[in-house]
Amino acid sequence: MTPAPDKTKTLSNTHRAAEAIRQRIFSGDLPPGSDHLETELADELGMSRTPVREAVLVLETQGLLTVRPRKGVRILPVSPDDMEEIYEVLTALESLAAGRAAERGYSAEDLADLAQAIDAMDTAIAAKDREAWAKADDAFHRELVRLGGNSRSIEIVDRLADQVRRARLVTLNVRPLPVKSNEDHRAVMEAIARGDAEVAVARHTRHRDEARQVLVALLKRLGLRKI
Amino acid sequence: MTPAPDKTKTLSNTHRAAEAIRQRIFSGDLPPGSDHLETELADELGMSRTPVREAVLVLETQGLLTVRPRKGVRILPVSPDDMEEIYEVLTALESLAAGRAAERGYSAEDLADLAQAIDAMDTAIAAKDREAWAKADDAFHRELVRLGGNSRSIEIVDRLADQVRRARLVTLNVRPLPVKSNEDHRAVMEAIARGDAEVAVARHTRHRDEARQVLVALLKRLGLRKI
DNA sequence: GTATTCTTTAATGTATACGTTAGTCAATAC
DNA sequence: GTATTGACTAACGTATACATTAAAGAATAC
Repeated sequence: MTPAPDKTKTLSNTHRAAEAIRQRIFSGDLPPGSDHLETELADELGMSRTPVREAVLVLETQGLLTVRPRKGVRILPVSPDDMEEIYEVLTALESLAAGRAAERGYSAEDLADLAQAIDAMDTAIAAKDREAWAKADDAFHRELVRLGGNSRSIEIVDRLADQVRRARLVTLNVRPLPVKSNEDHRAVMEAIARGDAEVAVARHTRHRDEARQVLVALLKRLGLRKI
Repeated sequence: MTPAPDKTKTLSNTHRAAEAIRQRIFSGDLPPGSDHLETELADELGMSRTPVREAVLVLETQGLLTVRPRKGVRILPVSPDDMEEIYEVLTALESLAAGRAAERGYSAEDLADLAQAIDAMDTAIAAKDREAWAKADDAFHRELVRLGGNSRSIEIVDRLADQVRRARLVTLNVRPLPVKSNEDHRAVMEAIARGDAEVAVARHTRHRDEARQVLVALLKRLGLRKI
C-alpha cells in the first residue's frame, strides 16, 4: 500500500488513477504480461488520458509496469528471480529496522501492535485462515519497519511489499501454513523488547531468508506462468 | 545518476526535462527549499507544461522535490537527519551487495573496476584533489553494488546516492581528506576476492557507519542551512 | 482597529486537439 | 511463394485551452 497523498478529501484524478490501476494489478484484473492502451484505461476509469498518463508514469518508476511506446502499458511479471531480489532487499531493510528498533528501547506498550499481529497470526493459523494470516503477517512486518524509524526504509519496503503481495496471490493457497514462523516473530519482538539489537537482526535475517527460500522454490515449482 | 531510458537518440521531452531539472538541482541552480512554478520551468526548458509536469511527478516519487498545489514545486532540503536515514539504507544495501559479491566468486579481472577506483582515490588523495576523490569514491560504491547483482538494490542505491552527492556539494571542501578510507575499500575488495562474505559485510558496514558519523556531524556543525 | 466576507487572480488539474511515428498490411517485383 | 517497399492507421508525445480552486487582498461591518 502507499500512503494517501491527501488525507482530507479531494484526491486528484491522477492519484485516483494510480490507486485504481494499482488495485487492479493486485486483484489480478490487470494480469502480469498484459498490455493496455492509455485510452482504454482512461475510458474505463472515466477520465481523460492526462491523469492516466501521469499515474502510469509513477507506477512505472515503482516497477509495476512499463510503458512501451506503441504497444500500451505492460503489466510487469514477477519472476522467481525478481522475487529473490525483492526478498533480499526486504531482508536487509527489515533487519536493519529490527536492530534500530532494539536500540531505541521501546516499552512493551510501544510494541503492542507487534504483539497483536503475532496473536492474530496464531489465531489465524489455528483457524487455518490463510487470508487472515497473510494480513497479520503484513501488519507485523510493516509495524516492524515503522518501529525502525527510518522513513526512507518504510517507503522502500512498502513498495517492495506490494510485489510480495502479488506473489502471494499465487502462492497463498498452495504453500503449507507457516505454523513455525511465529516463533521467529516472537523471538524478534522479545529481542527488541530487551534491547538486544544483535539477536533481533540475526533472527529476523534468518526468518526472512527461510521465507525467501520457501517462496522462491514454490514459485519455481509452480512453473512458467509469471505472476 | 539515472540510466538513460533510451540509448539510441530520441529522448522524449519528458525525459529531457527530468534530467535537466535533476542536473539543475545537483548543480545548485535550483537550491533546496526554493519554489518554482511549472510554467516557469516549462519556459526555461523551452517546452510546454505537459512534459514538465510529467518529469516533476517522477522526481517527486524519487524524493527530490514535492509539488505543493498552488505554491509551485519545492526543491526538498536534505537535513542531517535525512542524511542519517539515507546513509543507514545505503549501508544496509551496499553491505548486502558486498556479501553477495563475495559469494559469487569473482575473479581478479571481474574486480578490475573496483581496483581501479581504489587506485584513483589514492592518486586523488596524493594530489589533494577532492573532486577526483569524490568521483572515484562514487565509482567504487557504484561498482560494488553492481557486483552484488541485485538490480533493485542498484536502482535504490542510485537514487539515494544522488542525495549524498547533493550533500557533498556543501561538505566536500570542508571535510578532511579521507586518507584512511581506502584501507577499508581495499579490505572489502580483498574479502570479496577471497570469497569471505562475512568480513566483506562487516568491514563495509563499519566503513559506511564511520563515514556517516563524519558527514552527519559535519552537516550539523555547518548549521541550519539545509542542503 | 479588527475581523469577516467577498472578489479577484493566478496556478494547478484536466480535457482535448494535433502532429509524429511506429507498426501493419497490402501490393508489387522478383 | 517470398521479400521488399510503400501507404495507412492508430497510439503516443506534446501543446494548448479550459475549469477549478486556493490564496491574497480589498472592502465593509462592527
